[in-house]
Formats: sequence, C-alpha cells, structure tokens
Amino acid sequence: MTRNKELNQKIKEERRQQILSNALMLFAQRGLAATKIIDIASASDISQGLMYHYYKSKEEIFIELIRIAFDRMNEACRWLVSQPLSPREKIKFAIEELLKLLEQNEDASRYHLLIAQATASDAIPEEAKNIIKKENTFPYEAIASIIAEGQKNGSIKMYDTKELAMVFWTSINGLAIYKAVHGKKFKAPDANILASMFFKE
Amino acid sequence: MTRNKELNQKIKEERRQQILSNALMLFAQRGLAATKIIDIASASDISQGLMYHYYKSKEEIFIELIRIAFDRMNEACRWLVSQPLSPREKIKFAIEELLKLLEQNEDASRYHLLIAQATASDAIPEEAKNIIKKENTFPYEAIASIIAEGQKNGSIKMYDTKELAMVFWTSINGLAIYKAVHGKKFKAPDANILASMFFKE
DNA sequence: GTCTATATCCAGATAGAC
DNA sequence: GTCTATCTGGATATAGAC
Repeated sequence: MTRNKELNQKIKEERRQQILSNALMLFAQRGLAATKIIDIASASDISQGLMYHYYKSKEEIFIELIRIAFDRMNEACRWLVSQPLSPREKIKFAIEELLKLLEQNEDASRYHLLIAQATASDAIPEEAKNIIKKENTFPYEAIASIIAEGQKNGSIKMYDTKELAMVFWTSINGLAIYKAVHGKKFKAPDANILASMFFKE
Repeated sequence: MTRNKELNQKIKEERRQQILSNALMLFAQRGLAATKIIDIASASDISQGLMYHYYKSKEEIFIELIRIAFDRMNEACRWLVSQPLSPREKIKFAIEELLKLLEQNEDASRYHLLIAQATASDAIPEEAKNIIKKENTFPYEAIASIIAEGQKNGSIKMYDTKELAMVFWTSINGLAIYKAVHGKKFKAPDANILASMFFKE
C-alpha cells in the first residue's frame, strides 16, 4: 500500500521532470504566449487533458522553470565566489565555464534564453515577474564584487565596475541567444576574446 | 478630387506609420503572440475594427516591421563599409555609434530587440522567417570583412575572424536587450570596453 | 473613415467515461 | 491514470450602421 503510493509518487515526479524539460525547450524556442499546452503535451506524448494532472496551468510550468533557472544560476554564482581563486582567475574561469556550458549543454542555453526572454517580456505571469525582480540582481552583484576585488589588486582594468559587470552578462546573454537560435552548429568563441575586456595584457 | 485623394493617401500613410511605431513598441515589449490587435489599436487611439483598414492582419504589421528593421540595419552596415576610414577606425566608430543609438534612440533598441526576438523564435510568420534567413547574414559578413582587413594590416587581433564578428554582434545584441528591459535608466558602457576585444593596446 | 456588433475560431481548462 | 468530449473565454476578423 505505502509501497505503491511511493512508487506512484516517484513515477509522477519523473513525468513532471519530463514535462518540464519539454516545456523548457518549447518556451525557449517560441516564448510563453506562443507555446500551447497541447504542444507541451504532444512533446511529452500525453493527451492535453492529462497535463492537468501534473500541472494546474501553463503558467505554473513557466513559473517553476523560471524558479529553477535562477536557482541554478545563483547557485553557480555563489559557488564561483567561494572558490579559492584570485579575482582574475575567477573571471577567466567563469567565462570558460559559461562558454563550455553553452556549447555542450542544451538545457543550459535554453535556461539562459528563457531568462532573457522572460526578463525582456511584459507578458509573463505576475509571480514570474516577482521572481525575476528578486533574483535577477544577484549574478550582477556577484560578478561586480569579483571585478571590484580584481581592480583593487590591479589585475582587472579600471573601467566602471558596474559597466564591466553589465557587459560581462550581456555578452554571455547575447551568445546564449545566438546559440539557442543556431543550435548544435554553434561553436563557442575563444574565451580570451571576452577575457580581454577585463584583463590587461 | 485628385487633391482629396492625395491628401487622404497622405493621412492614411501617416496613420500607418503611427500604428507601426506603436506596434514596434508592443512587439518588442511582449513579443508577437502576446501582443493583441486591440493593444495596438488602443495604443494608436483607434477602434479594433479600424485597424483592418490599415493592415490586413497582425502578422502583416509584424512582417513590415521586420523588413524595416533589416533595411535599416543593412543600410547602416553598407554605409559603414563605404566610409573612408581604416578598419580599426570603422570598428571603433561602429561600436560608438551603436552604443549611442542604443542609449538615445528608443526605436533603435526596439528594432534590435525585435530582430533578436524574431530570430530566436519559431513562432513567427513564414514570411518573416524568410526575410530573416535572407538578410540576417549581411551584418555579420560586413563586420567580418572589416575585421579581416584589420587583421591583414595588423591593427586587429588575430582571433578567428568569424568568432570576432559573432562576438561583436552578440555583445551589441545583449546590450540592446538589456536596454529594452531597463528602459530610460540604461546607460551605455564605455565603448573602449568592447573595443578591447578587437584591438591591441 | 470610424465605430459597434457579431460570427468564427482557437486555446485553456474541466468533466466524465474507461 | 489516461483519454475524449465539452464548456468557456478571449482574440481575430468581418459586417453593417452612421
């Protein structure tokens, strides 16, 4: 009895993951409004009606994805900040890892695109907007704090700290979008190109 | 008689421009699917029904905007290539002008965002896809050709030419999206930050 | 030219059978 | 748990009055 319940729970959880992953692909490809519930259902090989056993609405799926996207992003930033590396090494490492992720991991660039889209769009659920408002600044601040340290010890160029942090993320974002568009054909650029915005030769 | 006809034509043309401009703002803000005809009509202070005197569908408006966006972009690129400047000066100038445009011209960043969105989205009219497929490569090629020249004469770094061109546009794109999100508060970064990806010190 | 009213269509969400 | 059928609402596009 309890056995069965647990097993069912587990199956349900797996199915939810599967739906999430398909929804992520579709939202990233077409945006929230243009993605129909039935598209997600078809991609997940279930009927439209059955979707509502797993999620109570399209928006709920979207919100959960936004939450996951920021969780992962912020977790990665916290981890980066805590590494025993010099500021310069951290920035270099961050660029390299982000580019590698973009090139190799399909989901990674989709999450990026999802955030980019969601951030750029008015037409998303209120709750998603709140998550964005609350979480969006952290990656900028994390990078800015590393850059500030690097500027103090002379290893990073003396441009305005916030401007550098903005250019860091907007460049990554731009590449993530490019990747999402060009798919598997995408080859990440040499990390040194981006790095040269921050480092003296 | 002919007088009146001409005048009417002129008024109609102006109204169409007005509608286009409002539609651009809304499409950039919310995307195609999430923008309702009635939103465009309201923003233009006309009834929903009247919209159809000016455009036969929402998609037609979208397609016209995409066409304009690429016309302007490509025209600007052609102009840049033809300037009597050294490759290095051209790149520097292009960065400065693009950043200035982004900061000062509302429409400019909206057109950027529109292209970014449209390029990133599956869910746009077939005809818009065709325009994108046909026109999208030109700016990349134009910048790549300038970079190649600069590499030949030693004024631009010897990274892969296509990678540099890609990073050029994706960085601008990323900033355009950032600007579209943050609106008037946006302040463009120092052009030298971006320039340092291309130039030796 | 402009509006209001309406036909039509499509997508989200629910109900109910199996 | 899963499906099909259906309700409901909202958006596009058209018709017709002024």
